[in-house]
Amino acid sequence: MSNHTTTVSTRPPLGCAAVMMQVLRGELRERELPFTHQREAIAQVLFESTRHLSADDVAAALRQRGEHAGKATVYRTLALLVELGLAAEHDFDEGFKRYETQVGAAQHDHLICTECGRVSTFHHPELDRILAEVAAEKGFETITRQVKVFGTCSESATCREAQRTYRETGPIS
Amino acid sequence: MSNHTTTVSTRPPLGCAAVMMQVLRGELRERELPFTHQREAIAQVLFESTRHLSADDVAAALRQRGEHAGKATVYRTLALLVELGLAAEHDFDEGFKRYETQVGAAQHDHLICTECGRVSTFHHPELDRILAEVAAEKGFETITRQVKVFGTCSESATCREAQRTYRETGPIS
DNA sequence: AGCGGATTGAGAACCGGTCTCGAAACCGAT
DNA sequence: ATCGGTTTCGAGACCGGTTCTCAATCCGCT
Repeated sequence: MSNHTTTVSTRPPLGCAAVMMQVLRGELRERELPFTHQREAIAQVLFESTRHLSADDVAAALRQRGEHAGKATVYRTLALLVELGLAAEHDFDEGFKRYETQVGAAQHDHLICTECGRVSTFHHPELDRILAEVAAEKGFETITRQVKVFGTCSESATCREAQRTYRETGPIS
Repeated sequence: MSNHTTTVSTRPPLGCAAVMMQVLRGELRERELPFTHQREAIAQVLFESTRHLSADDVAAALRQRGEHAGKATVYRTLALLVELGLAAEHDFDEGFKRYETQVGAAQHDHLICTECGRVSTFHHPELDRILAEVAAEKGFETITRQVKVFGTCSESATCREAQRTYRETGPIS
């Protein structure tokens, strides 16, 4: 067992959710905000999911665990997580927002299928460069950015059908 | 006076709004949709503005001209203009949508100042290429895309102040 | 255990947007 | 001009996501 102060942690891996929860604890403490049961439960749901959850999804997941939080609390907590940089908010033009864990600064962007609603992600390093360039050029200090590509995916037969129709007839049928 | 069939129009410039209105007329006729007074008035407001208008802005502009249209009609007409490709819909995370004239396929993207609300536009040809590449790679048929950079601009003193603060303290103050 | 301050939650309020359906407008044909 | 069939219009009800309210509760500290 090493005594070097520079030794990299040898603890067993905690899993992403547990790590995120530790980070949340720290962030809250740092800001002297209470670590309430509801905040923990809501964060847990988000951190353990790999999907894009709506506020309603979160409330449902809580119910399934025998937990409960008022919707005001759900919204408030999600907003808090976003502020703390632990969650990202997305708008896929469904009329409501979705949330997902935001690990570090690992930016990624979305392809949204307007046919089946599937959301796939991508990351293209050149995008970062280009958008940074543009911002710099305009004297703009970037806080966050959103790149969304709407269209049809080729996952299911109906989507492929829609692709074909769209290519032939354009936006108006 | 030339008789060449390839002669470029020698008419005096109509102005963008008038041209757009002609296009609208044509598109409606082509689809056998009536060119109603309301559709004309709403389109006029949009075409003559260089700003990003909300449905409410449009209704207000109509009132100022002594015109009037029910909000259902305003929403319906704006949706129609978008479908026809004559208007573009934007969501700047204000809780409602904004619209602007869409001339041809001149795609452009937005820098949105979270401090003062100013929206500036940019166009970077490489963006088109990159997003097309990504879509192709994923078997995705693009219908439209959105690239938005949120941050603080350097137009006003308050915004520059916010820039400085943000750079120093990060997302939470 | 007790205290001060922040959070919570039920439900009301809010607000952008859509729907309804009788009245009015459009437009091609007479 | 006007007739008639079809479409649009508009006032207001309605919808659903999100925010607000404020008394009761919980948190963290001593």
